[in-house]
Amino acid sequence: MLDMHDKIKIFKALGNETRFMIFKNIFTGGYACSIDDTKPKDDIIAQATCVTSIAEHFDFALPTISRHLKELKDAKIITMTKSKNKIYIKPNIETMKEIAGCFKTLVEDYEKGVVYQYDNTK
Amino acid sequence: MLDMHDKIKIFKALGNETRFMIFKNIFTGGYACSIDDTKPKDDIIAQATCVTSIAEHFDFALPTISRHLKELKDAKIITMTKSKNKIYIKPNIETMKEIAGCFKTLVEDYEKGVVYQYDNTK
DNA sequence: AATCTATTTAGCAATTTAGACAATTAACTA
DNA sequence: TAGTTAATTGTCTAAATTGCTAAATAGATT
Repeated sequence: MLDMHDKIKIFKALGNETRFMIFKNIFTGGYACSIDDTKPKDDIIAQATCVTSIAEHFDFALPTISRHLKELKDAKIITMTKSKNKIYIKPNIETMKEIAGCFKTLVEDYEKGVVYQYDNTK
Repeated sequence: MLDMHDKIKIFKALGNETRFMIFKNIFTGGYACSIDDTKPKDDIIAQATCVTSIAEHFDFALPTISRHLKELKDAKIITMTKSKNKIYIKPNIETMKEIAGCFKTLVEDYEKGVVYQYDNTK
């Protein structure tokens, strides 16, 4: 379960253009955990696996991308798994499900006219 | 329809603790467009209407809250309507519906294994 | 052991952000 | 018109963020 600070961290991570694009490409571009033979060979993104591969698609230095990936990882938006000397990157779909649920509930409660008592702490 | 930069602006706005709490209280605390007689009189938040009323709940100076509200408005998260010498603040539920839809689609497409072609521009 | 590949860490500069207070604007009220 | 209330704008400072290059680490490979 994500608490308030987890959610703020997620939004902060997605509130930067470079990180948003990395996020977007990891999720919708189909970055896989390893070379994925089910994906067309000419789809470079489907074949992308690691920090260097991701960095190739951006006009920023590798350490910059590395730091952005760390921030996405710390926000639980992606997972990074070390295997041998490479880091395999995957979307963290559970976090996205939770966030989707939060906005769904927000809209539903608003339409139902649910009013919570004032609380600045959670 | 929200484009990529609209979304980034929304996440940036929500990625700050103070703004997140303002947002949260406006939405789930039931800030209304005017004094709302259907809400219990002792629920101060249900009665909150304007910049000053919101600012009272935070330990920051009024101009600071005013600037945060402007950022939430610019991100289309809230609406601010001037009437006489007060600004009436309301949640922008349409934006939340769109964001909810984005995350829903993201999760659904991921589970369906949909792979988009690489695109850094949208 | 020496080298190569993948990634992170250290440290720096430029920019942005988040807060403050004072001053200003806008509109109401006496 | 003078004073009051509601909100914004200008300007400052401190801290955080985002980028960079160079150096370090970790794990292959030769």
